[in-house]
Amino acid sequence: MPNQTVRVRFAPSPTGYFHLGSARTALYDFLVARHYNGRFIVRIEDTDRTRYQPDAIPDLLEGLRWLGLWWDEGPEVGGDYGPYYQSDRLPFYQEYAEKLVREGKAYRCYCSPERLEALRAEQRAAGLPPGYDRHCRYLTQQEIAHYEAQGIRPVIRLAIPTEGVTEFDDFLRGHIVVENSLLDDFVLLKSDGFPTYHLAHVVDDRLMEISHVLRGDEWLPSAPRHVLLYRAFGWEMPIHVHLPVILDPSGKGKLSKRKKVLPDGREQFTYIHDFRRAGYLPEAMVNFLALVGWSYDGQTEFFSRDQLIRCFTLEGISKSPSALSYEKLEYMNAAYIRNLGVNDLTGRLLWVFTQQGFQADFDTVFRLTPLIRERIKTLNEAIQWVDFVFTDDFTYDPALLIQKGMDIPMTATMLRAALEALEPLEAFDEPAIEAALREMGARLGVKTGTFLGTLRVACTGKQVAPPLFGTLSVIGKQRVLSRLRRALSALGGLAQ
RNA sequence: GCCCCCAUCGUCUAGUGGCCUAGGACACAGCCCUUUCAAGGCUGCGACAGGGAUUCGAAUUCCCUUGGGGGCACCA
Repeated sequence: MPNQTVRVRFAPSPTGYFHLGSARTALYDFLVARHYNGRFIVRIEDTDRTRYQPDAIPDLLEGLRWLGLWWDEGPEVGGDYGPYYQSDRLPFYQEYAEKLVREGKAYRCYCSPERLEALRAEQRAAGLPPGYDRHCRYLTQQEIAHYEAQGIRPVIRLAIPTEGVTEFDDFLRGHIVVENSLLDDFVLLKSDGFPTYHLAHVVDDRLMEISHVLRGDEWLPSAPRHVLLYRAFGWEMPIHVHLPVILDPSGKGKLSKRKKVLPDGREQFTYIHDFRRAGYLPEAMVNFLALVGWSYDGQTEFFSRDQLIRCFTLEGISKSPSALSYEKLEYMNAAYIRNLGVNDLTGRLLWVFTQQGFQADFDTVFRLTPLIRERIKTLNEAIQWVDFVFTDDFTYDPALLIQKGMDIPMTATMLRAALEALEPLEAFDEPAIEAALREMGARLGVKTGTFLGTLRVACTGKQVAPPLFGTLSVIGKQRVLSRLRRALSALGGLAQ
């Protein structure tokens, strides 16, 4: 390590929105940095101008902030190792690439994309591994002059050893050895003057004094190239940790970036902002994500962010890829919702209701919160549970009023009985409602479930709703009475 | 095609040679509680991919097979 301080960077490329897989990497970066009392750095790797997507960056930063992964250095906060956008660091890459050319460790390549394409096609056809044939590695001065005269803008390639092996250590996977003959002279600097990932990240990790590199497993095969690059520069390599990929819930293949629609009609999200909009809690997301590829003791699974910082170690990261379990996420989100204080949950629910265009006020939601807290897996589900509180304009099939074993006359009797029981109530609170209704139910001689079932449909329009007594109290006496009358007349309509 | 990585219940995992008749969690099933639905409690179902080798003893070490994943760009 170049120094004693742990410095970890999250280095996303703004080619798409903030993805679940990136979020996991960012979380681990964050946790490593915080656990070892180091620095968490965000660096934007925007060296691909063709795939660049401007709104990816705000999406990313918002996502990080939402998850509570605050960074010490990077966009918007600056730092001593800036700039933190690679597009602002072009001179560095050019300088270092030139240095290697001067030292004979890299060379200019004038091959056209067409030639390279044809070469690859040939190699594939011949069953050979595709790779650059080093055509320009041994050019004479005349040939170079000839190409230059044509005005061709060259790329710069690293001249790698054609024999021997390259070896390195991955923190999780141990010692890895690769034949150099399998590697090719890869591009460091593109013809537009922008660096490739290989050059840019090596230079930046060095200049920013990064101590640990956490990145996806898909980088493992190109790690030897990076080793060779570090060696060409004469630099020591940071500790590398190649994280297991996150698999699709089916366990087949990488988590796709496209939204998938599950058989039950729900969407399978992959972007962080989708989870946010769907009413997932950031603390649940963090907890869940931490466990995708990491475990503490195999027993404990609820961790606050601070506990994660305390417990997280690189040793706990697993080597094998893991399939995403949306059920587990929902379970965990529900658990976090249940553990929220009523005030806290109320605030979050109020936001959701308001967002969805409901005329909700804190007081009403506050009374609703305990009634639905144990029933919702996401904040947004609250809407389906209690929408009838905020509007009288809902419809239902009057046939639902008639409970199992009941008929129209009996149902009408129950509705009238409820009116009779509730009308005289002074305080329309839960205990009063419960007492009145239970007494009336007993007097009618019907089962409580049957009686309340009819009232539930009448007052909420649903067969499944939060506990009735509390719900009625929130709806309010006058509205309850009018809903009961409305049910009665709907029942009358059924009779004809 | 070539290269790399991985391999315990359906899924996420604990396990680092004897404590394992393999532990926990999600999901699933049953029961209890109960005004519906949840939540909660209890119980159940359920795995060391296969074959060799090392060892007194292997889920744990080594090899092979198989399976899965990833990579082979002037993309990251």
